[in-house]
Amino acid sequence: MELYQERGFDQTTTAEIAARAGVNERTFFRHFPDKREVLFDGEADLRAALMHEVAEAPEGLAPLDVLLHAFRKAGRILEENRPFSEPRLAVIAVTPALRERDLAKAASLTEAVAEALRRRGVEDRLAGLAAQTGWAAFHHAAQAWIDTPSQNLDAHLLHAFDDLHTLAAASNR
Amino acid sequence: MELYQERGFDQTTTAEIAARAGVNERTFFRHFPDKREVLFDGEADLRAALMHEVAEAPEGLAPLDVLLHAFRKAGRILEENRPFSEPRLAVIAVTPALRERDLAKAASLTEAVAEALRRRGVEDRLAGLAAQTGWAAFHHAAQAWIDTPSQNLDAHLLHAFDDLHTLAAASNR
DNA sequence: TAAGTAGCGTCAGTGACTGACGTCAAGTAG
DNA sequence: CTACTTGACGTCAGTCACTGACGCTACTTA
Repeated sequence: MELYQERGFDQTTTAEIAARAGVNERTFFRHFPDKREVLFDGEADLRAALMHEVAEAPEGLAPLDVLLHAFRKAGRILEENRPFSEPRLAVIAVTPALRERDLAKAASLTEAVAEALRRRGVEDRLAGLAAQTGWAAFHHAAQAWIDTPSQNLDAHLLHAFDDLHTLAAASNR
Repeated sequence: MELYQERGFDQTTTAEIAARAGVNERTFFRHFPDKREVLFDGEADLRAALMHEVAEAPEGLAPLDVLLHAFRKAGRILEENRPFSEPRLAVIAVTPALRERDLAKAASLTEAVAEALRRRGVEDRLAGLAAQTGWAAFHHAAQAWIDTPSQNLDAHLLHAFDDLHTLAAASNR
């Protein structure tokens, strides 16, 4: 992170990272599959939290409500890690290669969420679409939270899901 | 495409591609910014078509209905190019590096669609969310179209947007 | 006819990643 | 305590994507 902030991601070589960490370059690649992955280490935690919250959501909730519930719960991880999340997102935002990886991670998480919905008995087709739609709202809320930190993530999430209803209600078919 | 299908993307070197095309390796990189981009050449066409259809959709339509309209129109590009789209998608599907790029392109197109919605007067916040939601439905329909070619893309699109309403209507808040 | 200029080949690099091999310290079994 | 395994690391050599610099050639355009 230090180096990525100092020189930017592209101007940082893996040799420099290894040197700063006091190890050999080869060792770096034994810990991370590639240079980008360094910034996506917490993904497993978020994934586990999301899957857990989807599974444990109250019975009888509609798919989107399950997701809102899960995102609100899991969102706490983001809020608590804000001091780390902030510079991390800043670096990702200005580096196309990292944005690509970020999108890939998001897609993977979305698929995991869809699978969790299916395990709750949500119909196959609907689960995938619900996960993607819900993720869009979540992503939207997270972005708004970064841009407008005066409100907490929870409020942004409620707002985004309300917007979802507004959009669907206004549509004719 | 020939080489990517024969050996797979990762096992194909840029030198081989250049040789097969009868040019120098350096020349390859003058035509494409990188090895992946070869498979994403038609993107500009799709983007132009989408933006055009969003702009030209009938007045008074709700955001999601504008998108359904635009996707139905632009979807014809995909249907007409199916002989090329099919192997292309197959290669992308089995190559993580290409999936990443694909997601990045999708995100970029989504942003373009959102911008087109804003130009129609859709409110800023709503435009972004509508674009992402609509894209989720579009993506879903395209996937279903690949998996179940017996129905045409149009039918899949209508179905996906119907599912969107089902999801929203079943949700309580 | 002279002066671009656009497309290409050649060459020499840089940097991300990989495989093979050697080393060394911390167990673990006997 | 000794032999043996095991896991984390260093070293070295190599591949491959990609880049900058330079020079050639054909084709415009003044």
